[in-house]
Amino acid sequence: MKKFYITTSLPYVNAPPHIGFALEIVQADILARHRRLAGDEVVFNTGTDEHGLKVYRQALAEKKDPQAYADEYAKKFELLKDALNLSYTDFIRTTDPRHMRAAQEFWRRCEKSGDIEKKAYKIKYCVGCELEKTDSELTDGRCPVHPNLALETIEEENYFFKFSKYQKKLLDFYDGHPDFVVPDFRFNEIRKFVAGGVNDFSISRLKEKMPWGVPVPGDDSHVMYVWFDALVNYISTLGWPEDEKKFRDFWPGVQVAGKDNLRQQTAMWQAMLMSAGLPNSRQVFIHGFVNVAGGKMSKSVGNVVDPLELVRAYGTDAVRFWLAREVNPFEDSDFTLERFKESYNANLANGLGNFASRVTALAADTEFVLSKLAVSKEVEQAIADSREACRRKLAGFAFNEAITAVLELIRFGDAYVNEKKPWETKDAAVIYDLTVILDNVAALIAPFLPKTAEAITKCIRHTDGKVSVDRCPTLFPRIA
RNA sequence: GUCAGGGUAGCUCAACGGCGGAGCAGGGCUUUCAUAAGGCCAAGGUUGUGGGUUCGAGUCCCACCCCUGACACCA
Repeated sequence: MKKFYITTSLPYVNAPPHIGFALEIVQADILARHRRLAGDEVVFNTGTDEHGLKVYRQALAEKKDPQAYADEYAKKFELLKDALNLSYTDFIRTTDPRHMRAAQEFWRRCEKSGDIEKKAYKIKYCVGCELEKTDSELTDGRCPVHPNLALETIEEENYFFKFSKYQKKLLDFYDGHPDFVVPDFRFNEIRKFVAGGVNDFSISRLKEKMPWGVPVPGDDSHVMYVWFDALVNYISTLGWPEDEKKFRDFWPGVQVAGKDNLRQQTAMWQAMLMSAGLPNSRQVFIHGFVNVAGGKMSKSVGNVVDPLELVRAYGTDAVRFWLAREVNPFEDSDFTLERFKESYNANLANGLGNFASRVTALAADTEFVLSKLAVSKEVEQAIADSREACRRKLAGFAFNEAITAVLELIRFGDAYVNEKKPWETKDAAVIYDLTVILDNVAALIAPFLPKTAEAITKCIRHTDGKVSVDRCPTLFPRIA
């Protein structure tokens, strides 16, 4: 049995899950289910990233213990499991003791490789906000909130990771693995970034200022900068370093991450793995963002789409369908309720749901004796084409096109019914053809819409050499 | 500002330099097995703008306009 490991990135617990993370985890779930159905043994990991300044600050602001605060948010992410019918096998929290031990061991290995050193770290500090500012937070070198106050520069000692040492090795690695990052344009982006020169990055924070992190081994005055610890989750979840067998069986794996994570996943983490003497990730798939009516989702605008709310209104598979079929896997996409409904009615109600309904109604009175029936060549070909297209598209993370291949089979089936008029002819061979098409549609759609596939499959009963069919209930009622 | 990618039907997207396509939405016809569903047909375009190369340009070149992303510590 082949082993397959796939993981999402870990969402940071300073906000409830939004549709963007739902996208990522559903994409990963589709691939996990696809591989499982193909017979692989699958580890599918997700979890929560719980350390760092933002969690610490927000916990303080809400007068909560950081761990209690993280617990509360981790629970919200776990709610997604039922809502979206996710099949992950592992849920790692970066505050799990085993993860923290792994992060520390990882640190020691990088240290042993001579890749961790203490250096002066310059911080820009806005006296007005009384906060550290990163360059990307500044406009024209000034705090946007207090543009007439000069920023202060504070120096402190931090541990740094010798990223620069890995520039050449990363470029060589990229050259040797042309499919390492999907899509291509993201791969080019990171290649160019690394080729342009990489600087060592800070991987610790002074504990007295920010205690909410994994303690740095051998130095009580520092905790790890959240990135360093969080990235290790991809292997700590596999039991590294203790569970060598599971680690060897499943690592390296496929990582799914958003475009904001490109550098961390495809360059920094890879350099860290090299430093620790571990194999690089197998592949990183970078998805785009879900925008709302062309604009970014933001709490202040109040346009955040809550995946749980959508599920309540339209059902799990309707939401999974939208994420897989209407979102461009590689680019940003817009969410609008209007398009969501249009797609639902066109593809799920009129398409898949109606097809299941008409085929099972036609087949319900017939008992098929398999020895007397053969699927027509034409139908066989249509099924084979659809299956092959679906498999190929999924291998390239083109979830939307994979579903299109299934929809084409449904379209073929609908035309086949109209053409053959089995309600007139009562031709058992034709009705059997249709049953087989429906059965295959269910199998192909299963990674995307597991509940729906199950509901269809349940209607088609196989008993020693015979097939009989029950009428399928309405799968997707039309919505106004 | 620099670099990269893009601008094609109302919407989402296809089109090795060779007659601009598909799905959805909207329109017409039609069927009754099916969820007011299905099928068929037609319509829908100055391919961002202006030049150039070419027998021929959505595609190549130049200029301009617009959009998106990256430009490091955003966890």
